[in-house]
Amino acid sequence: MKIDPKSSADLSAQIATAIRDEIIAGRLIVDARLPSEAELAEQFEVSRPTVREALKRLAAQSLIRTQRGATGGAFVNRLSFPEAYAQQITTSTLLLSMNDVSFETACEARFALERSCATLSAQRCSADNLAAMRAEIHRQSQPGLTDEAFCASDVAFHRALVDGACNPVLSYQLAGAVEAMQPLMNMITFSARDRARIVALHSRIATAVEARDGQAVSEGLTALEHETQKLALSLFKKKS
Amino acid sequence: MKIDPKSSADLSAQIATAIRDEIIAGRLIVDARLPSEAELAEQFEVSRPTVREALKRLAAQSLIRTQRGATGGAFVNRLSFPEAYAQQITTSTLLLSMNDVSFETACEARFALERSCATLSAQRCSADNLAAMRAEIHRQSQPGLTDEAFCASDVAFHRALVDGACNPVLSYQLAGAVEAMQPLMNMITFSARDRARIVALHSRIATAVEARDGQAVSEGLTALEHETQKLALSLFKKKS
DNA sequence: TGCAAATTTAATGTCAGACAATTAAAGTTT
DNA sequence: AAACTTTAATTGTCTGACATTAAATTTGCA
Repeated sequence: MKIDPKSSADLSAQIATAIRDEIIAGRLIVDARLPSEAELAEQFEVSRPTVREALKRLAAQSLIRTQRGATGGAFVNRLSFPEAYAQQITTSTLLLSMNDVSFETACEARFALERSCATLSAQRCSADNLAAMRAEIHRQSQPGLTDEAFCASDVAFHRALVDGACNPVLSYQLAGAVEAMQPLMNMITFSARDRARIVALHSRIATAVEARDGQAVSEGLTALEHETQKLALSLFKKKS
Repeated sequence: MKIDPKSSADLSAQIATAIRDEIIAGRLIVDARLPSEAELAEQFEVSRPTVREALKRLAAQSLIRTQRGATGGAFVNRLSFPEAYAQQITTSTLLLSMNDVSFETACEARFALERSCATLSAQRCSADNLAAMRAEIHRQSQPGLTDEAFCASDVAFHRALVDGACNPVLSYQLAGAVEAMQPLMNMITFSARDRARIVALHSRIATAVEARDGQAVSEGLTALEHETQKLALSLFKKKS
């Protein structure tokens, strides 16, 4: 594990990369303890603050965790699904908000991805998942719900649908796609009639899942996509 | 922008979170310059090294970039698609390698997601994309290719297919799913006969894309999924 | 005057050394 | 044997300094 003294890059960045590579290559396994900061400083021939900056970089990516005390130190962290979710969601959200991706493009991608679990969800969806979907549908039907709460419930509905596929990898990948859309969706004002239409489509999807009809789930999602695109279009027309 | 002095968390982590929230909320926009390290230190009532650790955390997530010199400083960074790709891929890869996800689950998720762009790719795929797919098919047919090179070409083929959908958001989301499988695929040894079968399926998919037949693309991907699962299964049987 | 070289300046990057806080383990006392 | 105390190792934070970089400014000279 060496760094290039001639490189122009920050020492802390080089050190972080060197350690990261060790982890990715599997030479540093989960729960392995890194040398102490003082030892790393000696190894890389830099000062302790520089080592610390490198370690903070790794901590920011959940690659390591640190513990204080006598037996403390920096340990290779097992990247858990919830942590990966969180990272995935922030990255996706920022990507959309900073790159003026059109609503149309984002929406298309999101529904295309979500349709990918229609078949699996229809096959495997548990009673609990279905109940969660129905519960969200009920919540969405309540009058007097704020637009934000409506959107949040919408996200929860879709996550329940996705989780129904019983594939954690799929759930993880879709978390980014679904959640990253929320800020965009929050820009929309939903009239009572809009909400009714969306709730009806959600019901249709839930029913299709219950009937184990993957094709129908997929069609329901497509209809929902069209409805969403239509809403967004009318909104942007009004604005301009 | 304040931090809680009573919190037990690291000061640098708290500061990083505070600044990150400002960025996500849009109160710090792209290319905005943060106060200098000395000023931040004063604002948060901490020392400069602590501020620096916080900034390094943000830099590790590509949220800011720093520049030296008189007019330098830390600037809010526009998260570009390539940067987001890279983060997405490392996160996905580590998630799979650290959580003993079964090959079956990962493979299922990956193909389910990839099928989501079958229709779009068939509709929109450009001549260039198709040529790229054909070129990879040709490369894969070469005898004497190492397993690793074969896998790399496989990934390139699938990325060309995905890019054919002409939806950068979709490409970004799928990058993680496709690339994260590569380490798992690299564990497989492909016999000449295996390769021939895979190349044949790739050809079938390319032809379906050319014929603008989304349904056929989807079926080709499903066939490829079965073939891959079968290969993996026979491998794991041999090992045990 | 106009341009090129030298200087200044403001910022990040790095270092050294110190002390505080935390935590587990070893030692001590009851 | 159990409860308490001490000790040692490690991360967290601070202070102050110097190095490096790059833009802005000043200076010198034609």
